[in-house]
Amino acid sequence: MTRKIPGSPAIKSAGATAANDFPRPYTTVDVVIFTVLNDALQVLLVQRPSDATDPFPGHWALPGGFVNVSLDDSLLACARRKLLEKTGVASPYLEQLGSWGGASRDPRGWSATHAYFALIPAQDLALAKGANAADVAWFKVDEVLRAPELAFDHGEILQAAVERLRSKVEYTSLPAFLLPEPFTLPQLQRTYEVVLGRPVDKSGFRTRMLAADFLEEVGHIESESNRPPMGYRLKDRSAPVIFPRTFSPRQGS
Amino acid sequence: MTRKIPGSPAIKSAGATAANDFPRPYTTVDVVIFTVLNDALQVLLVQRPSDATDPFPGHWALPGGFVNVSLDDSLLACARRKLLEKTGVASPYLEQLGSWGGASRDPRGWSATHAYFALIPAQDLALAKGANAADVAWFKVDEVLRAPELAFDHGEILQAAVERLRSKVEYTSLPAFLLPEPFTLPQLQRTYEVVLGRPVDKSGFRTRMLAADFLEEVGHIESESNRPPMGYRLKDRSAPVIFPRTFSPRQGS
DNA sequence: GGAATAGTGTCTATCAGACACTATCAG
DNA sequence: CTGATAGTGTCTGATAGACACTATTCC
Repeated sequence: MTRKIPGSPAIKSAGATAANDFPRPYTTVDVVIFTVLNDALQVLLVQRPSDATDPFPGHWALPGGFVNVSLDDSLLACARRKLLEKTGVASPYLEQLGSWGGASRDPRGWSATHAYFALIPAQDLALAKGANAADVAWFKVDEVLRAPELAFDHGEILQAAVERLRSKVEYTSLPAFLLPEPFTLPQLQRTYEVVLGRPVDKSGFRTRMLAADFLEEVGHIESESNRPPMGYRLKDRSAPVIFPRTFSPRQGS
Repeated sequence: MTRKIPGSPAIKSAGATAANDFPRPYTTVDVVIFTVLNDALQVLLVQRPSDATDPFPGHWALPGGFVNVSLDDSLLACARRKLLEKTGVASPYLEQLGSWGGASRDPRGWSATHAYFALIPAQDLALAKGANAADVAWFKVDEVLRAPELAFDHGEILQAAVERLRSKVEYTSLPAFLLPEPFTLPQLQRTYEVVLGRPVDKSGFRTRMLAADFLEEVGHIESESNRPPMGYRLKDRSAPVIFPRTFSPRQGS
């Protein structure tokens, strides 16, 4: 016995003996890809095809799509694949964000998406963008959040990702994953300031970064017309460092 | 064209025009339910049926199961339903933990589970346990983690839940959700100590709790043979409070 | 008064923020 | 020498931990 859900493929419905014989929701993965570009936190979006057979034609959306059971061995592998397809970046910082599922978020039917967020240096994209192409672009996060025209519930997912990122930046070395190596401490500080949206004291910043012992000197970088800064790279690109305290400025009188 | 996956219902396979015409993974929800009982952090487990048609017969597992598209409006609603069915608790502290999905975690096929974790006062269970009954029991977390015989990847999920709980307890009021109201500050302190697995200074603890301003006095509780402690309840049961600092003892010399 | 638990006061090492200072380059 | 950016030193107020102290009950 097979039931036809409008606009979706046939699924064998419940009613048989096996307890697992339920109609199955769609399973998708979406990736929120951040970078810092032009002194702003930006997110990568893809434009959905204009033909009206798909939901949200022409809308911008987070890169993502259905889990492919034969290609993807796990959710993480699926996220990596989506990211590689859209950006050409193979091993960025990638972290699970959460999942959003329900009856009404996709007009095609009950669906659940597994959201990830990734941090990449803006420079890394350029190479692959030519290869993959077209309807992919960076958008300033602040502007997208102000006018949330995104497909599905991707506005909500983006908002959650930004909140998570901002809060983790208060006490982790995450912004280092937004920069190409080697980078300098002033560049890293600027990245913190852009993500946090507020200035950070230089002296405290440097003490903190160096005390955390996650940076490796790689010699001075030449600059024009001033003191050449020290270049650094991460000792361990596999995970961020967690600081014992927060960045927040002193409160109260 | 319909393909039969062994031991699973028929699914229309890919190959048609629609981009969403993929074989669909199973979608499940699991809930890690914690309480503090007998001075120990405990987790609620259910025993899987012994007949061998199901995977992991007789094994203990986290309460959970398939999303029911017609009953559950969202993932969170599904988690609430599972929790209500097993414990009778309607509005506990409930937080999304993460998702685990892949080809090999369930022998029946590609599946993805959405894991939640819940905190309930042990007392609240008793009522419903009689009603629902049977193969449900509290286990000490430490013992389960030492000998992880759980079904599926539930050992891994439990471990992640414990880590998340322990780390959040360092800087939030979460343990208050493990106690029945009204509770006293010494009780709350004991709960912190049980979850963290180390003693906590009384004076600092009290200062911290009261400064966070999330407790409401409800009058003294009678006790036997000593000074009656003040009873408290939460001002807001909908969310925990986040402390500005961590509990960690001073490090270094 | 004694035992037991509840609750408070105080002292101090630590440290993050603030900001003034020095260093090194180009022209 | 000037301008610009990189990098360091120093002072101070807030505070978390340690621990000794007082308070309230029952016997």
